[in-house]
Amino acid sequence: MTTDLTTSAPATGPPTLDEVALLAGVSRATVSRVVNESPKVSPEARVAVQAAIAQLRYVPNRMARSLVTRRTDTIALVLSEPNSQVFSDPFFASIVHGVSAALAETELTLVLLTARDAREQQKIARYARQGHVDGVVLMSLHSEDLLPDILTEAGVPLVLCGRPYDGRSVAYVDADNQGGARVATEHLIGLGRSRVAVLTGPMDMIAGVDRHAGWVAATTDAGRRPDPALVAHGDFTEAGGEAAMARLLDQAPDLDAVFVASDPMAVGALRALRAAGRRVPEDVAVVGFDDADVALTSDPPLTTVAQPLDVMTTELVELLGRQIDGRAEPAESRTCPTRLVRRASA
Amino acid sequence: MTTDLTTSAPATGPPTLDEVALLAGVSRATVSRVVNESPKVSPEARVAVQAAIAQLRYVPNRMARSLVTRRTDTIALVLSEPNSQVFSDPFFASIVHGVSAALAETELTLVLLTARDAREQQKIARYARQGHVDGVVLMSLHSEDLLPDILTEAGVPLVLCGRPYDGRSVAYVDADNQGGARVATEHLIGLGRSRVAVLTGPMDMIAGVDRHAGWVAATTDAGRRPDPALVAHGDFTEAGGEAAMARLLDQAPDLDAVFVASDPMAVGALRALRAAGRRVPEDVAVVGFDDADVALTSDPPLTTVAQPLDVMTTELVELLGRQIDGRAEPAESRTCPTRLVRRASA
DNA sequence: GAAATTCGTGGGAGCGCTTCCACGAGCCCT
DNA sequence: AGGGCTCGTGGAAGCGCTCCCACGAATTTC
Repeated sequence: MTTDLTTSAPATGPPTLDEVALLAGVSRATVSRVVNESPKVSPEARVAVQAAIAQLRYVPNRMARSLVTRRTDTIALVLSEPNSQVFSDPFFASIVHGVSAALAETELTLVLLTARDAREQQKIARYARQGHVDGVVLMSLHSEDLLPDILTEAGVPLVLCGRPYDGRSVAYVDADNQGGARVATEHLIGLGRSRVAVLTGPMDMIAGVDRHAGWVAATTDAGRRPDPALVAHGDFTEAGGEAAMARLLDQAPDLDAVFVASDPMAVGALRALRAAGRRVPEDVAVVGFDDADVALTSDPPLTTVAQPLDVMTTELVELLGRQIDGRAEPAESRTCPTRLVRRASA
Repeated sequence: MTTDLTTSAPATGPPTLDEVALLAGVSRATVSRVVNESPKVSPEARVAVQAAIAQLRYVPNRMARSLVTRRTDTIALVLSEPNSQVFSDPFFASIVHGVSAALAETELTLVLLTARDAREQQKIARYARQGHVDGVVLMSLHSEDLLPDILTEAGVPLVLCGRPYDGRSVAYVDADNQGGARVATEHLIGLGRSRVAVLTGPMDMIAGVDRHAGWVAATTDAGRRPDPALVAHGDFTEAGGEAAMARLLDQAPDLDAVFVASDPMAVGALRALRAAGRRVPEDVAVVGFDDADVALTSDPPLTTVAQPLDVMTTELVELLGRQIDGRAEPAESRTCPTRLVRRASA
């Protein structure tokens, strides 16, 4: 009795391929060809099918399609980070923006997933393993994140946004954090500053480690000793930057320059500096990192290290696409050059 | 030749139900029952199946399941907003946090989707119509957003976060914006301030309109005329708030209080006030809206109108769940009461 | 002790789609 | 003119899963 449904469907639920085929007077296969833009369809058939599709307001059922094609045309951008205020980080917003822009030209859809704890990480891992997405871009991982391992082991195409903490073999795209930090520090030294401090990010994030390492390298190269009193750790937030700057001022009252590992932190540092009565850049020169919007609107505007976000996000989806299509070298990665943007703060 | 794959599967690709059934020595149906926690399975069978699942590291294919159940156990949180820096708005971050927390207890997964322009809105509409999600929570809609209509018309369960601009009949959850603004303004008037200004949000957003309306109501009720010089429009951002406050100071130099329609804007306003040499709260009393984190860390800490975000997000998923299960009254909605939080700024 | 239940189980029919394959019609080449 | 072609097409076999239905065995009931 369910059989004649195909011949006299009273439009129960959304229309199906068969109903379109019936209306257009062709076979299911032909409709499928039209939908998938196969060239092997006669113009007449195509027109008839398109008309039927329009009339029925037909939308293909992606689940059914995925079941056979093994593709979902969806990729996930996973933010694995316990601290939920990371959303407010302009760097994160820029990445989301860039990735979705890079995807705009394609048929791919971007879904954002957040994992604040191990439980949510598992949930996301399950989601990915169950075949909801073709691939994953993973952001902001701290040292012990489970996701890279789970996903890799499950065979889910994966590209990290940021170099993995341990040298595990996973594809990634990153800015040249160490190089950028080095150039920033060298710039400060070149300005004639003698006590160049650093305000780092969290040291369980590779970006924090690398930017710190760049400062150490530049300092050492200049024949100076990396004085621990010139180092303070922040958490990439504005409030954290303000607090860390205050500490730094305490540890090393004689500092005359500071490289800050992110622009939000630099804005906080600017505030702490002002509160302490130091003028920027006269008394203390400041260089930030990220070239976020705030770097332009801060007072004074920040000299900062710009990451080529558009290049990075393009590479990100490019690399992931290659993995999905199965034509990627193992753990192919990219490190993108940074650029010093000079403004008023240094 | 593909037929005996079922009997001698060499584990091509991820394991399937059949392979588990084979290994456990039961039928496909029984495995399905175990996976779906049906009670009608003997303990022995259950144990055998569970062992097989573990051994094969079996994960059910969600696409196949969805195809028959018509459920995806996924709901989308759609941010329809051209301005990409909305991400930085703490209110948005809080909603995301709240919704995913409300979902944590369930088997539902939350995906975030962003639509910056009409094209992306279409893409999202297609995504939803194609059956990728069971329902949609839609955020931050400006006056002419296509999504509510498309989604409603496509029969996708939908709840708006924020009252729709025109009185269209769609389910929504919103804070009592007008009531909150009224209380804030009354508080300012009650403090003995005679020139109470308002710094609104964008007037093409209902939250902007409602909060402005609350100020007008309180002002009128106090027997005062809502002076246009006491009104300035911001865009819910800190920078916008700073600029708007400066304008306000220009239009009405004699103001002695201001109700600001969002905390980020209030922080900007605080800065403009300081730049203009006005003391807060002595010269100008300030009340914000949202009770965001910044309200606590600002100088001085902000008196602000708190929205019951946890209640709102719980209602949001509750209402959506009801729609998905088909047991919701048409366009069932909620308006949640706000609360004035007194701090130092007013 | 026979009939009526319950219970766990397996068979099988689909969900809506893609895609391989075969088939007939029209075409060109020598 | 006949054996190749290509080309558009429809038939049919699944993709991995759920769930209805029927079946036999174990249990209950009068």
